[in-house]
Amino acid sequence: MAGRAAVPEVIWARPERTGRGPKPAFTRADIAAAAVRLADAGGLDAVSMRHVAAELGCGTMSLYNYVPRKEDLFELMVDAVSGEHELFEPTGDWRADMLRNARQTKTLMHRHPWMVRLMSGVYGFSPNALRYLEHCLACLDPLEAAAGTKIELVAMLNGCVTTYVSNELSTAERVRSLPWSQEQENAVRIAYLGSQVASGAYPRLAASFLEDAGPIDLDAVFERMLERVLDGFSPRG
Amino acid sequence: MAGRAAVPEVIWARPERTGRGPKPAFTRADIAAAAVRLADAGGLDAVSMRHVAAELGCGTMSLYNYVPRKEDLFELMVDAVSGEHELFEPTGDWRADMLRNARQTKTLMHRHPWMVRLMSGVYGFSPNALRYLEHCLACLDPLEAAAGTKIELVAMLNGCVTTYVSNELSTAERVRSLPWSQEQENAVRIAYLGSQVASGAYPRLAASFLEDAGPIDLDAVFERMLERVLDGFSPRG
DNA sequence: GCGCACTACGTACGGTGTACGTAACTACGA
DNA sequence: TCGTAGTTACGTACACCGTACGTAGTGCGC
Repeated sequence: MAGRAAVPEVIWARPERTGRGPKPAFTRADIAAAAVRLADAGGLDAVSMRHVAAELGCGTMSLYNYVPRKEDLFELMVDAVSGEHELFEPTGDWRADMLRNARQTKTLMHRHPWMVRLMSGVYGFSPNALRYLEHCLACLDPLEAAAGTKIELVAMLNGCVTTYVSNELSTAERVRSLPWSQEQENAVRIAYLGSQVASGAYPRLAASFLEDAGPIDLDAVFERMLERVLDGFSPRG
Repeated sequence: MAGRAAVPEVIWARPERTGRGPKPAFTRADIAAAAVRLADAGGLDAVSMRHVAAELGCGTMSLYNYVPRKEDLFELMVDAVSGEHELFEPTGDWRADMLRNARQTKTLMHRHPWMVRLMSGVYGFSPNALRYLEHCLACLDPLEAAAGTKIELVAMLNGCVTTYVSNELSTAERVRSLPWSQEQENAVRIAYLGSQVASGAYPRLAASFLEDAGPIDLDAVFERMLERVLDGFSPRG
């Protein structure tokens, strides 16, 4: 035996308990909850194997019995917050239902700002993610379209929501580890942007700044985006 | 003086050269090119301050004269590849022009797969990013819409392209540091997905798998997505 | 009851970002 | 013209990271 060949693994395919030996001190849910707690409190960078282990009250390396790689820990986290989706009874109005789903996703990402960074990694399909996908498909039953099209709709809607929130929170998550506040960071960036626009090198951009003088209504931008996505899938649209 | 207060900084606002002292051995372009070279060859994880310095042939800490934080290095990289956009003369057909832009973005992200991970961080607006935005606005001159709407269009299109490529490459970038191949990883994930779908817990998802038996035409999915986004902004759409 | 698979976890290694100190150098103010 | 202040260059050092590996204890299946 020249050492077991390295073989890929999906954490969800590995049984949580295998009958033999002492029974585990924690469940996957415990671990995910601890990691989510840390991330909520201190940002994604606060989620290290050592910290999570400490939060659980066990040795660092004991964590590796449950989670073979840190990536798998992230997968647990994504699944845990995917489970926070409220899977309501479809009403028969697919547009309204999907709007509700999308708004829920946004709320959820505001509650867990670090999610956008993990979502862009697309960690396979965890159980709760599959449940949510199935729920969306149920909401889309009234829509007469091919199954593939419906999945494209869900993917595009989720993608747009993620991108939107990512833009919204761009600095918020990043600035945590920095020695200055988000307001300061934003102020500096906006000042630079203003100076560039004022330089005259970007006339159309400058014109756009002059045109929309007032503060931007982010909620309205979000809602418009949703409508546009759904429009793209509405019959005779 | 009790030490300078920490103050945020945008790397683009800091002058590349300040007349005093010996002249720098490298330009920002040199540094960005070195980092991009490393990332192209070995993935984003190969971009460490030490590696970039070695690639340039200087001491690690010398890099910090040019780039105060690693984040700024990323910003340089994003700017460098943003500059790879071909800024063609607008044709007057805004839809065709924007399609061309979007396809170019996709090509560009295929050439630099690590970009998707950086894009989701939204590193402010670098010079080349602003140039590209201005170019898009020029392409949109024929479109009769408010300036804000046009910017929403560009943001949404870019976001969708990024999300799409991110899904497309989800494993490709991640798997680099792992001891197994992308094919193996994909096979295992698909096997798990299949087993879950076959479990009967996700009837609609299962039905969708049965319906689209053949392999998915990714290019067609991409083109459909673009059309849908543009439809959402076309007059009397 | 034996043995094996599992849990638990300490130690250690190679990597990371970067704070800090020192030495050489150059352009500006006097 | 010359000092000196502001740069560049870079070695050392620190705290932290993910995790390979080894060892000890535990409890189920045979």
